[in-house]
Amino acid sequence: MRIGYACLTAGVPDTEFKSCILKNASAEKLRELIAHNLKTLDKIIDYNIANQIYLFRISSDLIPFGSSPVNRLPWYEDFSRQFAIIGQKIQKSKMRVSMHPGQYTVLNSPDVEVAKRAVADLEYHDRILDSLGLDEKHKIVLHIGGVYKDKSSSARRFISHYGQLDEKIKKRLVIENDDRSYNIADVLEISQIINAPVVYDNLHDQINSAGSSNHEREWIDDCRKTWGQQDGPQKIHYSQQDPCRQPGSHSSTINIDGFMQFYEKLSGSDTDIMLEVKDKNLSAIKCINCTTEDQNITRLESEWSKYIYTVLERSQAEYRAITKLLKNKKQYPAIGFYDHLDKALRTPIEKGNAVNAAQHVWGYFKDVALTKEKDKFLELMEKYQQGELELRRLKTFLHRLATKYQQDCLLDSYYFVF
DNA sequence: TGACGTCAAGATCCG
DNA sequence: CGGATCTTGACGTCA
Repeated sequence: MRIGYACLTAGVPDTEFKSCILKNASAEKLRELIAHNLKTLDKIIDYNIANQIYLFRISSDLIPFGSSPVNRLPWYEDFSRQFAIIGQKIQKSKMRVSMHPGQYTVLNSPDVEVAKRAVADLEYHDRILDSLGLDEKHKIVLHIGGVYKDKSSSARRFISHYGQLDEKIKKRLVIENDDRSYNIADVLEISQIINAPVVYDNLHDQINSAGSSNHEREWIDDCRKTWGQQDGPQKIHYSQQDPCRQPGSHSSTINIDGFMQFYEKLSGSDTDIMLEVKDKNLSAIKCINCTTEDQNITRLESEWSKYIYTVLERSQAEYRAITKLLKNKKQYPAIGFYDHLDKALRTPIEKGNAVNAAQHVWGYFKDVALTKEKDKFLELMEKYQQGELELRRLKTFLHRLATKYQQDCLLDSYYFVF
């Protein structure tokens, strides 16, 4: 059982990917971006290992225009050493990675050029995993594609195009239900014909259900049967609906109660769970801490040290509740801790609390800050209290100070994330 | 023809 | 001029 997250990090300094627009994609520019992005990936893998996160989706944007004729660089040769080093870290830590071409990679398109580009894109993804030296347990996840007014013939076209793919790509490909066209029953049916494993996505299934009486657990069991020995453990996608946005939008953070209900349904099965959520690694750590057998309170204390100002600026009551909860060092109240945290995160920020938290953060610099920085802080605080300034601006200023005075503890905290 | 989703780049504005 | 904020881009399908 592994729990992981997709592509990007939240609150981890210096782990941004870079890109450029088409017209600026010169060989020099691309080389510079690739070098930067590989360094970023390396740091993210290090971060994952340090945080015991052993499931991760590598961003398709690793190589800008990676499957486009615009990028003719032999990046897999020029950067082979960097790829090898990263790949070794992944293997040594027993991390499992995946890739997921976006909604615009459409293998079953009736437009020959679109389908051709999809094949090129799959080859690009495969080449990254190859360059990392990873076997076929590290999957590429793909949706079936469009319907074009005739689902069954479009499904057949998917099957036909899949059949023409290189054998080595087929070994890595897994297919997933989507939120508008191909539901989980459709995908399982296609899987029966092409023998590709199926990724069950719970939110897609909620929005685009198969209209059968099957329950979630049964779909997951059906999908499990499509995963062979050589494919590695079954993999599923888990996400929660953002209550404020349209159907299908991922929530900002994983609500731990909802996750635990789902997790208990999986009881005992060896299933890898890829979370799709805006706060990325933060929710992965949350879910790992609530399901780990290593129930040591230091895990929660380390989390608390990062969330402390996030909670303080929302709810003093939750702040006190968490402090109390973590007093007894022999217990491991993970779910209770994240319940309070989730509750705090749902609480809108009131000015008084935000000012209080900002003053705590200011405490890191108040002895070293220059007079003009102090004046600036007081001015921004005053303006914020008067409603003349967004909290975001005040935080940006504090973030600049944290960077200047190298307050890593603060920079590693989640105060600037939410 | 624009919405969909996603993110950072690029463009523009502001003090 | 630097920093903040707004707009565009890159992809394909569907209404």
